Amino acid sequence: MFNEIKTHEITVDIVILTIKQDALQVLLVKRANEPFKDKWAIPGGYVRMSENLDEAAMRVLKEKTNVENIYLEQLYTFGDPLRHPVSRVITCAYFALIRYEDINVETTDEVAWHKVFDLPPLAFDHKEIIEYSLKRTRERLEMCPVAYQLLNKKFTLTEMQKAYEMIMERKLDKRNFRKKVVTTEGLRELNEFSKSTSKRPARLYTFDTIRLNSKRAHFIKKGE
Amino acid sequence: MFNEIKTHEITVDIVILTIKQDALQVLLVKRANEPFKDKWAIPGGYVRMSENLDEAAMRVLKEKTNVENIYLEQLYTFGDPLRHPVSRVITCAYFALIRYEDINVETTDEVAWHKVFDLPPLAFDHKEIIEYSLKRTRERLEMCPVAYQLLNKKFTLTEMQKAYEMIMERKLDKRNFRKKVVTTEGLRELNEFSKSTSKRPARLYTFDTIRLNSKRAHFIKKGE
DNA sequence: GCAAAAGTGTTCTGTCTACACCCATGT
DNA sequence: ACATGGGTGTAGACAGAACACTTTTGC
Repeated sequence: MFNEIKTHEITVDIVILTIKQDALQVLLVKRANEPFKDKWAIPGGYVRMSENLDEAAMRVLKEKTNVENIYLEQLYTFGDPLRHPVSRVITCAYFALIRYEDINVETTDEVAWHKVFDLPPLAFDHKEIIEYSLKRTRERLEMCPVAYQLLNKKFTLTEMQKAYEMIMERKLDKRNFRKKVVTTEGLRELNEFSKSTSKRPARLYTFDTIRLNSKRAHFIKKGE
Repeated sequence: MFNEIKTHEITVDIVILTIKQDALQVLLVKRANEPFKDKWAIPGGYVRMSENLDEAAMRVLKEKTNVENIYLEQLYTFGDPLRHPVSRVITCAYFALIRYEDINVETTDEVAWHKVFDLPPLAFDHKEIIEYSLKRTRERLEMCPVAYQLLNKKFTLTEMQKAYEMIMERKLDKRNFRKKVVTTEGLRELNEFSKSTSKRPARLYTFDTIRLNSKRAHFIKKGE
């Protein structure tokens, strides 16, 4: 570096979640340089002087996935002096829920999706960050139907229930789930049906009013 | 400064809340220097290279209030490039709930408590930070009885109800509140009574199991 | 015709809400 | 004796949980 002043560096790191192949997956990039060369990490980058943290996170997200206008939320700021073995890097972590069909990212040996419940060894404290993003996603799901951000624009209720079950890590009752879900404002029943998948076609639904954080629309109970 | 490298600086700022004179109050310090000279601000300081963010927040808290071991939680990180008019300062905000009788802070013209619903003009984005801390405190209160952190070690149920009403900004029903509260694990009824205040003495209670974030002990309902 | 997933209601239980009067004390 | 805040119970509404069978299609 340029001089002897010890300074903090600040980055944003983004946990990008999607549902792919019936599994909750996270986008990881393989590090090209030390430290943690060849280890997988969540995408991130330095915060530029001219942008705020949200803008930095959106820029990184767009660079990695070509996706804009999705659910992106500041998660937590991680600042342990030892989290980076060389310099002092404080990272402001974000998480994003993305529809797989919207993503325009070429996966290679260096950029790939990984199942969140079957992760390779990760660089830095990124495992902790991903775990925390799952916890937060569960909390959000208890309050509002963010799960539709992960599903295709048209989806069946069974697909939605599976998304809930993956994130909440527990089985839900089909009848109770459907009863609750159909009262959610924004959910619209279509006159279309899934085709050729397995046996009986399932009705498709969509969300049109995209109002997040609606206090009303919580439909997974808190308890145990 | 020393050179021309433009770097981010990182600080922690702490919203320190207590109940004093039957009002929710926040500790503010008057700025001695530009920018915002003579404006009130929440206490804060630079993060040292050797400490993590929680440690930095605890250190600042101890410097200002001589209090340790209390409810301290990372709130949000504010990083707008224009939040500081001179340099680029990103701040990781924390909030603390403190028993007034535990605080050992000398209030002066430069360090004083202010009612959170009657604040003077504040430096930087500190008004926004305080408002966000109130929102978060309300969310915490819906989940667990953190309010006891604000009350004296021995308190009456009426005092506790008043604390809830101040934070939630709405009236609660006395009978329903007491019914709920007495089922909270950790709350213990004492054989002592408040003295000389007004008329009939009220029974005192205390909290002994200090388990925060207990999923069970939420006792303010979410709705409307 | 059968395998596989879609779809559908009722009952029970616990929790939240609304609401009004008597009690113990100080003055 | 009265004013002040302390203390108590019940009934109705609502939401979550448990639970099993019929329908539609592909093969």
